[in-house]
Amino acid sequence: MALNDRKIQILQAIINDYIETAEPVGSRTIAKKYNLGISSATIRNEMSDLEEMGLILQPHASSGRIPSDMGYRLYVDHLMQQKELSPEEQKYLQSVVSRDISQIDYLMEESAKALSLLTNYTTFVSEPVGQRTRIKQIRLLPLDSTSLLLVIATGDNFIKNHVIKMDSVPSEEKIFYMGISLNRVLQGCSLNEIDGAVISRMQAELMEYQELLQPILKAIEMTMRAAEKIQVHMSGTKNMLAFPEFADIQKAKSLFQTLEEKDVLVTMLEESKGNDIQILIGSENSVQGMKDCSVITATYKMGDNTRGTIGIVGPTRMDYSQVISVLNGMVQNIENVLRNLSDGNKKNT
Amino acid sequence: MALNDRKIQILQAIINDYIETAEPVGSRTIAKKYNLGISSATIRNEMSDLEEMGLILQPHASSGRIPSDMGYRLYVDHLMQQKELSPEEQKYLQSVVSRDISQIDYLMEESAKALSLLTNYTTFVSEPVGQRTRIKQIRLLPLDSTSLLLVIATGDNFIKNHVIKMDSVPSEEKIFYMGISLNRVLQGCSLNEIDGAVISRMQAELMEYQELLQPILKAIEMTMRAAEKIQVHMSGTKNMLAFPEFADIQKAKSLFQTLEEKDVLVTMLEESKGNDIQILIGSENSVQGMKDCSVITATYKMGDNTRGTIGIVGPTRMDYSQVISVLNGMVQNIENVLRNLSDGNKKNT
DNA sequence: AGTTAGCACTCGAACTTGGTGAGTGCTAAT
DNA sequence: ATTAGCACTCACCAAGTTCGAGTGCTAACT
Repeated sequence: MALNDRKIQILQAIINDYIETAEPVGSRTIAKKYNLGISSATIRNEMSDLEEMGLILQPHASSGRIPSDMGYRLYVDHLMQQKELSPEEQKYLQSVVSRDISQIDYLMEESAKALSLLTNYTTFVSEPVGQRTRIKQIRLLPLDSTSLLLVIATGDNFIKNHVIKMDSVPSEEKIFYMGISLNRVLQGCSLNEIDGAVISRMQAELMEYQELLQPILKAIEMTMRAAEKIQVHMSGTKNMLAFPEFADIQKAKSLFQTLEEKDVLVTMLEESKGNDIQILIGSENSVQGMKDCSVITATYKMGDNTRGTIGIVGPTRMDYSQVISVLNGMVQNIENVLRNLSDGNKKNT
Repeated sequence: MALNDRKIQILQAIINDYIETAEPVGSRTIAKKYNLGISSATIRNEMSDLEEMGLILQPHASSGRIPSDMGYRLYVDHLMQQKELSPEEQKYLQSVVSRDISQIDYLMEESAKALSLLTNYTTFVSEPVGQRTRIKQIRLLPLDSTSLLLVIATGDNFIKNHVIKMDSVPSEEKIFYMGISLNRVLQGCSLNEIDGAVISRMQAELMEYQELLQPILKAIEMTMRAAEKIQVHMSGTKNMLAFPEFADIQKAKSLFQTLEEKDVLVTMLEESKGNDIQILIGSENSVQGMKDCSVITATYKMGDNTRGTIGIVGPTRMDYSQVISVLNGMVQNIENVLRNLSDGNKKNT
C-alpha cells in the first residue's frame, strides 16, 4: 500500500491534533478542522489503511485513532518541519548561559531549569567529564584565625572549596608559599597518582604544619570523587503532573522513581553519545518504566570529543519540533561557553 | 462537659489509629483494637461528646470519626509523649552534618535531604543570614593562562568562586599581592559601602590591570546578592505523593505549587522565628493551599540571635512526635556546627 | 474508480439502581 | 452508668442503562 500524499496529510493531522488534545482523533474531527476537501468517510477509509500500515492505532474498537510509536517515528524523520526559535527564546537561552559561566556545575543546573521552563517537560543535563580527573590548581587562603580555605580546581573549571580548621593559622605569606609549593607538587595529578612519594613531598612542603596533611588529602579525595562522578541535574519533573498521561498518580510515581535512579539516566545518556540529536520514541526506549515517554537527547561537544548530554523527557505525545529546536539552541550556547573556557586551558599548557 | 480520663484515652486511640491508617475510625474498631474495657456503645457515647467539643468530626454522617485540627492541637500540646531518637537516627543525623561542614549551603542542602529521608515528609531549610552581608576575605588565584579565579568569602563561610577571563594573566606573585591589596581595601565592606572612594582605592591597587575592576565588582555584587538572599532548600516533595491525602493529582499539584513559591515559605519561616519549635496544624496555617497540611518549624540559633529555620510539611495526619524529635536532633547538630564556625570568626576580630 | 451519504454497530463514559457493610444514634434493659 | 439491640445512614461496589462519538460497510453518485 502506497503512502500517498493524502494519507500523509491525514497522518499529519492526526498527530497534530493528538499532540494538542491528548484525545483520540476521529474522522469527523479531521474533516471539520483540517480542510482537506474530502469527507469523513474518505478519511475513514484512509485511516483504515494507515492503521493497517501500523502508523496509527485505536485504543479500543470504535474510538478515534492515536499515532503509534511508528507513526511518530515517520513524523519525526520525514514529516516534521524544523521550527525556528523565536527571538525571545533565543535571547532567553543566551541570557541563561551568560549569567554565570564561571562554574560549569552552575551553568548546567541553570541550563536544565531553563529548558524545563521553556518546554514544560522534564529536563536532565549531564555535566561534561573530560579533563576533570586531574588537579589544575590547588591553593590555600586564609579565612579567619582558625581556618584556612583550600581551593581546588580541576579541568573544565570545576572548582571546590574546603574549609580546614586549625588551632592557629600561619601568616599570610606562609600560607601563600605553602599553597604554591603544594600546587607544584600536585598540579596535574589524578587521584590515584597521589602515592607515598607524592605524600612525602607534600609533607616536606608543609613544614611545621603537618596537621594540614590529612584534611588536605581528604579534601582532594572528595573533590576528585565529585569531579569524576557524572553529575546529572534534573529539573521540571513536576511538569509531568500536568499531562493527562500521568493523571493516574501511580503512573506519575513510577515515572518519578525511574527518573530518580540516576544510573538509568546516565546509561541512557551514555548510549546517546555520538549522535547529534537522538530521539527515542516510546518503546524504542530500552528503560522499562519509560515506555510511555519519549526522550530526546543532544550531546554537546568541544572540538571532537563529546562532553555531555542534555535530555528532555516528555509523553510520546510531545511537541517534537519545539523540543528539538530549543535543544539545538541550547547546545550551541553551551558549546560557545565551553569553547571560551577551553581556550584558556589550551594556552596554559 | 468534662474531658475525663476515658475521653482522653478514646481521643488518643482515634488519633493513633487515624495517623496510622488514614481511615475514619469507628467505635467498634476502638473497642476491638484498644482494650479499654468498655463496649463500643459506650465508646459511641463518648465519641458523640468528643464531637460536640469539637475535637473530632465525621467526614460524613454515619462514618467513623477523624481528629479535627483542634483535636490534633490538644494531642500535640498535652497528650503526645516525646519520642526518643533511636541510636541509629542519632548517628545518621550526626554523620550528615559532619560530612561536609565547610560550606553552609551544602550543609543546609544535606540537612534537608536527610530530614525528608528520615521522616518521609517534605522538608525545607532556610540558610542562616547573619554576618553574611560583609566581605570576610577576597583573594585572587591563577587558574590558567587566560583566567583568574576570584574567591569571595563572607561571614558564615559563605564562599563563592568566580572565573575572570583576561588576555594574559599576571605573574603568580603579582596575583598574590594584588589579592592581598584588594582584600585590605574590601575586607569588612558591605555591598553599599563600595562607593567611589573604595573603587578608586581598588583601581590604585590593581595597577596596570584595570581591566579586572569591572569583573571583580560584578562578582562582588553577585556574591553579596546571593549571600543576602534567604536561600530555601527543599527536599522530598515527592514523598507527598505516597499519602492517600494527595491521591488526587489536583491536590498534589496545588500543594506543589504552593511549595514552589519560596516567598510564601520565607514568610512562614520568618513568622516562626523566636519560637523554639512551632507547630501549625491545618487551618492554623495562614497560607492558603496548605490547609490540609501541618507544618512544624524549628529555628536554630547561635548565641542569642536566631539564624535559620527548618520546616517539615506533612499531612495534618503526620507523626508529630517523630517529627519533633528528629527536628530537635537536627537543630542540635546544626547548632554545634555553627558554634564551631563562629569560634573561628570571633578570634578573627 | 474514487468519493460520499447513510446506517447499523461498537464501546467507553456517565448515570442509575440495588445490595452490602461499617458505622451511627437512640432506647430499653441490666 | 453501661450495654445490647435495632433502625437508620451513607459510601462503595457491581450490574444495568443510556448516550454519543466513532467506526466499517454498502449502495448511490460523479
